[in-house]
Amino acid sequence: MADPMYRRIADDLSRQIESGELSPGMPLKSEVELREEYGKDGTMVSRNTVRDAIKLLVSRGQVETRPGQGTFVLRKVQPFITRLTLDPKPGDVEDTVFKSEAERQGREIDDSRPRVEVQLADDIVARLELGKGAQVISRHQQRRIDGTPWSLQTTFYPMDLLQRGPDATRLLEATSIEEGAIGYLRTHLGIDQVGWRDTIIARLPTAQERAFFELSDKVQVAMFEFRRTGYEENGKPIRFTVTVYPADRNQFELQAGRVPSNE
Amino acid sequence: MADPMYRRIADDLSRQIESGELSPGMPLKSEVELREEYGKDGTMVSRNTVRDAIKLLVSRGQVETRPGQGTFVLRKVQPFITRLTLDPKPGDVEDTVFKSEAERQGREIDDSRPRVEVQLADDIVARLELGKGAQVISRHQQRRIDGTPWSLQTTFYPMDLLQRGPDATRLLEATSIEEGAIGYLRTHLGIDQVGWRDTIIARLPTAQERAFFELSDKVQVAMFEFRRTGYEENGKPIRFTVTVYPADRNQFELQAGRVPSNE
DNA sequence: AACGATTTGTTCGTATGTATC
DNA sequence: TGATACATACGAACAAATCGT
Repeated sequence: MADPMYRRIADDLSRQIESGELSPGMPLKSEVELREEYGKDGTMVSRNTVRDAIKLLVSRGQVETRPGQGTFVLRKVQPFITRLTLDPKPGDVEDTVFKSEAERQGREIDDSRPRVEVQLADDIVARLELGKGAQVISRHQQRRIDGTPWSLQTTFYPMDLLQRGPDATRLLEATSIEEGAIGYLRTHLGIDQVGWRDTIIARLPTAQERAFFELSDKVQVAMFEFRRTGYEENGKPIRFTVTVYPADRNQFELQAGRVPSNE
Repeated sequence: MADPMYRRIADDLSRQIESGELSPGMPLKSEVELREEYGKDGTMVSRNTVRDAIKLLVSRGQVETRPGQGTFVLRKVQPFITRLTLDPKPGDVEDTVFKSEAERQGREIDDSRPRVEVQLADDIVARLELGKGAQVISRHQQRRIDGTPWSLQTTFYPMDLLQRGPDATRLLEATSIEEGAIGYLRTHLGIDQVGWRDTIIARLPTAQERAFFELSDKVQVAMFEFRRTGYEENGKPIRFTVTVYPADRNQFELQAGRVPSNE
């Protein structure tokens, strides 16, 4: 009797889900039925106790509650696998690699028109090794694959990139750069991204991310956050990109050394 | 008035924590005080509403409640950064790389004695491209860094590796292989891991993982899961490793191309 | 050691709103 | 439209942990 009632109920339901006794998409018993099931000798457990148990399952991401319908066991979706490439060849830039990878998997990518802003953000400025108070250009884009919201990306450029050439102001325009940002920097501004460093983080989504990715308020899904700093030849950072992917529909792949091809 | 009361309270407290107005270790106001603070015109918010707000903060890992004492702001832990190496050189094997990296950061690594089992697991067998019903050797290890539980790792080997040489049975012994598993395979069995493929997943922890990583039931933390298949020269998989890291204390770093050194 | 005050934990109840069928 | 089920908000009682007197 160590565990409180609501946790015992949660654990029991949890076990049924893990064992497959309750399969994805199936509704749990209604609150009233659960109150009866876990009450002893014909008595009923309190409604709130049952609800506390269900809250626990929801917070574990095992079930989803739908108002007016019931509580349902969640299913796992088929994840999109992004292959992290390791050698940035000049003709094989990030965006292109990503797109061809998606096409290889027969999926359709749809990028939103970027939202462009000029910002004063000291944490970003530090990443780009600029002076305190410096301004940065931010380009924010949403990506959908087969209509499903897939990733949110914000790229920051130092403001002084605009001095590098007459075409640089295009960075300020809210139009997609079709050829890919890295290719654009190289062909129009003569800026070559010769390498990058990623920091990979996993965390829970923010409220805004929940909204875009159509995650219910209550469902707990992990998020990948990639923070990529791109460097040019002289070792100076030229862009800082933060990309967020919901982990329920995204996985990443990494190869090293000699590995047989995938299929 | 879009957001419900309990979330407005949670967001307000959350903001105070993020801004540093409430610093780590400090107690929040007591439930009674919060009921007064967020009630209008001398009225009090319901105790349960305040408690719902605090529950939200607890689930985000921002605060911790201690019975009889109060609710306290948690501090963020300094994450351990693992650099994902991309070129497996013969003398520079995985384990060694990892350990020197830890030492570079001035941390102390403590690996448990491995738990070794012989298993019949079809999903693993498929990864190792063995026939259905084949047996695999599993070696399970726990890793702590500076006393804090840091990762759980299980490595699977095909059972027929035991035929490769007289020393192979050491894989069945519950002793750490000090030189690192990959080095052991090479020097004692002549098996060279020439490459690997990782699949990187983010998800929520299981009950067992919560227990080992000392995560409270109420805190929501994401987990990294790395699934690494190692291949030998002829392209056959020789090991399959699953490693789980809690994302609140682990990050990963990845470099490509020419990048300035870290500091 | 004993007690009371304070604080959080758990369980019960009620009421009202909203979404779905 | 009514019935059902979940979401939010409130109130109350008792338990358990902690701390100071």
